[in-house]
Amino acid sequence: MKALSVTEKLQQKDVKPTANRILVYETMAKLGCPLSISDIEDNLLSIDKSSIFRVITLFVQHDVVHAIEDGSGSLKYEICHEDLLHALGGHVHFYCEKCHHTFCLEGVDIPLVQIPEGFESKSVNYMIKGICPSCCKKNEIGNNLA
Amino acid sequence: MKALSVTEKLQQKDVKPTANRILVYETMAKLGCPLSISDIEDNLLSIDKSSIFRVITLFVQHDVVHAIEDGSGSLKYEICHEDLLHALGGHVHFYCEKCHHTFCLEGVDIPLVQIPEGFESKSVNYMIKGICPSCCKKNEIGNNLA
DNA sequence: AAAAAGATGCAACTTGGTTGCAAAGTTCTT
DNA sequence: AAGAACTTTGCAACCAAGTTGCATCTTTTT
Repeated sequence: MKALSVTEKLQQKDVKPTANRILVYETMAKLGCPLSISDIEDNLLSIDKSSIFRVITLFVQHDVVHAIEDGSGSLKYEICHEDLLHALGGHVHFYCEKCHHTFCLEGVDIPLVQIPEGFESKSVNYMIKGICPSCCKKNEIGNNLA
Repeated sequence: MKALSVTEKLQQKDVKPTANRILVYETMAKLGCPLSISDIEDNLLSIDKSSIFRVITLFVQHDVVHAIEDGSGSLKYEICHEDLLHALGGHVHFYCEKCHHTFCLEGVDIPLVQIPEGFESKSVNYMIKGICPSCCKKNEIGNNLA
């Protein structure tokens, strides 16, 4: 299985690969972690906020990316890797309350639950909040110095 | 175990029971489901938005309520029922993408997962999105008529 | 090349959340 | 009971994220 170019990946999802779209995709791929519109904006000063918004909206509609909610106040987006065929679930996310960074716990699959009769499930979000390893470490050092 | 009055419940959490705070609490208790600041505002026209905000902020600090994120764009708050002693987890929530209502699946506990070394977990959110029973039903009727 | 369709940038706007400040209400002290 | 000190509240103003209308520019189609 050879790696597809960004252009091919977009075409595969019926998204016309314009310059902006390729840039947004590449930025998301490069940074690897879930990003908000503003995060993308900060990394792509050449593109207007509204254009990024429209690109992301299109990406969501065409399943190029999906949205996740950490509690940061802004929605985060992440490239879909369906090669992992996450039927419904996908993986667990972790939000660091200290550095406000969102991590994908790629290895940790969301355990599915039985929901009551009548509810129809479309997607699942599993979000753990706490302190990430590097902030834990900083904390210890801080405490030792104090 | 007798039921505590709202005043007693607040005092128990070290919150001075002012008129506004009692009203906010009662509104949340009455409606039962997770509510946003705006939802509360709509139900309590007598109280200013900023006051509701401050009441909720205080409630969160004193563990009277806790926040949950459905993907609706606004944070929702829910009265803590720790009699159920949800160690970390608590129950699963369901967000209806059609009526934009958030449900507590009280009976459905969040299954906990093993997270990687170094991460320190403080809280967990499990959010299912889809269509709720009453919107499912409306949909069927709609389709039959069409 | 002209017409049609699509993508982009700018500016303006909406909404949810948040803060400063003065007025109103409480509590404490004398 | 009167006044000082503190707390709570409402108003207005502000901020950030998200969103939309519109004119312009680009691409595609004919």
